[in-house]
Amino acid sequence: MRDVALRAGVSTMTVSRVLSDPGKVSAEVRQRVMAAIEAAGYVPNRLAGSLSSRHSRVIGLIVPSLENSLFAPTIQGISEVLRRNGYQLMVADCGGSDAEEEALVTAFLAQRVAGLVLHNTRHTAAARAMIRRAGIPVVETGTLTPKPLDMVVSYSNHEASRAMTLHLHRLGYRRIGFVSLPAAGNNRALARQGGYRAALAEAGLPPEPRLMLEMPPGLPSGAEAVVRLAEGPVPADAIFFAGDVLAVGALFECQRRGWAVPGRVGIAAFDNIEILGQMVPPITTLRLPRAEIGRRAAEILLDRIQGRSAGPVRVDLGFEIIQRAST
Amino acid sequence: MRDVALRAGVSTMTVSRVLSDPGKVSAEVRQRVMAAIEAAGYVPNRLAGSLSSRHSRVIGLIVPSLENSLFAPTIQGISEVLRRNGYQLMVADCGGSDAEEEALVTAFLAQRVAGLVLHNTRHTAAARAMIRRAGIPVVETGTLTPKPLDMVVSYSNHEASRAMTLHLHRLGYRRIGFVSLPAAGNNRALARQGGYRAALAEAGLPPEPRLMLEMPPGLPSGAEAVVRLAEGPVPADAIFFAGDVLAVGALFECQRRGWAVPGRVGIAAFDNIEILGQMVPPITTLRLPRAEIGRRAAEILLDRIQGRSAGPVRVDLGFEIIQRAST
DNA sequence: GGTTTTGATGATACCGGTATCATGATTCGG
DNA sequence: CCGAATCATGATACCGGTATCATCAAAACC
Repeated sequence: MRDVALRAGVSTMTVSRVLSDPGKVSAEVRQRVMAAIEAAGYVPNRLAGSLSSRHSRVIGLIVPSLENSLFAPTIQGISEVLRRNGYQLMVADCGGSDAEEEALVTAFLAQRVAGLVLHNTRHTAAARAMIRRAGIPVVETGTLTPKPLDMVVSYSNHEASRAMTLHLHRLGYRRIGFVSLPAAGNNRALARQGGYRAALAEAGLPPEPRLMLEMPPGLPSGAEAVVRLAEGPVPADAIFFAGDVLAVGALFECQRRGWAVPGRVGIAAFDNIEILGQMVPPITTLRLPRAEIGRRAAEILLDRIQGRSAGPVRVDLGFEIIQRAST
Repeated sequence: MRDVALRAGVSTMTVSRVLSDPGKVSAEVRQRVMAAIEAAGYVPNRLAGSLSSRHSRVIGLIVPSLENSLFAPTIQGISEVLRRNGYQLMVADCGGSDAEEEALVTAFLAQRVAGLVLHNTRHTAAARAMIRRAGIPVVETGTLTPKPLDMVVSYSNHEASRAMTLHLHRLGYRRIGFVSLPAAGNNRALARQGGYRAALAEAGLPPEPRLMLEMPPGLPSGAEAVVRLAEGPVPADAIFFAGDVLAVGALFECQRRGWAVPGRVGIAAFDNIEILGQMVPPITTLRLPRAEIGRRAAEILLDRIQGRSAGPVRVDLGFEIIQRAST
């Protein structure tokens, strides 16, 4: 920058102004400085800028896994909005561990991020404390948690799960199986189990532990689950797969075994991944606002950072049941 | 940090040493400083550190799309290795546009990243120049490009495509259709087309334009392609879907139409996404080292940054044909 | 016309660390 | 036992920007 200033015959302050608030510099000088910037191939140093001005244009995002394609639309949504506003995104995955999340929060705070997006809604006490002390805005996106750190943008996993269960009941199913990811340490899986139980109670169906299963993520899990529940002691007439690609694995298993879907067993899924609608039969599922969550999360974060809003924010983006041929 | 130094009764230099090179500080003082850090809840400012030391611990990654789950394993691999070494990852997507990539490169250089990972192997002249002037190491990962900017970690899209085409020929197929993503501006799609053509020539099959198709990504594209090629003027007896999830969409379409696979048409895919192996029938495809590419890219980048290596590096991680029931 | 206001630019002091060299104490070799 | 080497620590000058206030000329006001 010093170099640019010399070339243009002005002070570094003027160069800085041209870059951050061009209106404050006379047109003639601005031209000269621009030319000098071009000539020098000058790339400003944001580290120095952020250090001096005490605010950065970097947002930190922590997801449980980068490999899981479910987060991809959300990440894309965040990235889109940030980019349009000249912000950068720093990403890391905590592998579902709270301790790792805490370490990442520390690392991001050390980088002086201007805000954080956390997919998890469970955090260590230390992480909460650090974030509070740092005084930066935070958005949680995993589920509409009742006690957010700061702001939330999501949908209610509880309500979505409840709605789908009631939907299956309305279709006439009476022994509705439920498969989720392990709920230990996963607020989302927990909320979905709760929604399922609440729906059963509302429908007057007795809870049946042998119809509930927790499985690790992955297609083979779904395959295993559909067999266990459809051939178990209490054969399910429909199964609600409330996690990941479990339903896809289940339908493939049915195809392999020649089981009619929904004749032998109805199948419902939780996420609107594209493939569900293309399968034979297409699978009943929920439309979740994955990309929209990312965009809105980024937007309200920027609103706060740029002083366009103040208090806590809670955005419920809802969900929608997509009834298809599999139920 | 000044606060920590006061609490511990030492200079800031000593605090800095405790954090970056504890061996240089006596055990007793180190204890005192650690305690002070703990008590003050001190989180170091990496911006200041990087500015002063002139090197950062942030790596920039630019992919064509964050939404496409094909990049997920690579990103995860990079993230894994970086994290283990105390580095952070900055991610952005350029939507396949060279100009956007250039803008992102500028933004990352402004953040003074220590290195770059670029998935694309095409770059604007300005981007190449900036990177060269910045003097930071770069790894390209999209394909084993013949003229890399600096380092490459990938597999050969040309060879992989050629191998699969020859494989289909060996299985007895003679009218092998080929579907790829639009090759304009995409070196990977281009290389795959080249490999297909080379294989045809080797096998002594005449090139047949009506057996080649370029389709946008997505399941419906695959569905459309399989119909057009299997029912076209020159009906394909096998189709090699060299991109994305095209093959999945194609198989679903066959299921819907009741076409026997491979009886009516053989189907081969390019990527080893999990679902291909679970479908009915499971789809013949290539095993590509997606995650390994990410890990190795990060490793050789860190090797260079930390001075463990110098010259250009070219890592061919190869590929493997997975023959399944669909061909 | 003199004074106040406005606008453009510059001088300077940081932001919060680290590199570098200086300092004083301790250890070591012969 | 003395000078050199080693070790632990500190003082200081940056890294490359921006905030803040000062300066001075031109415009606006009464």
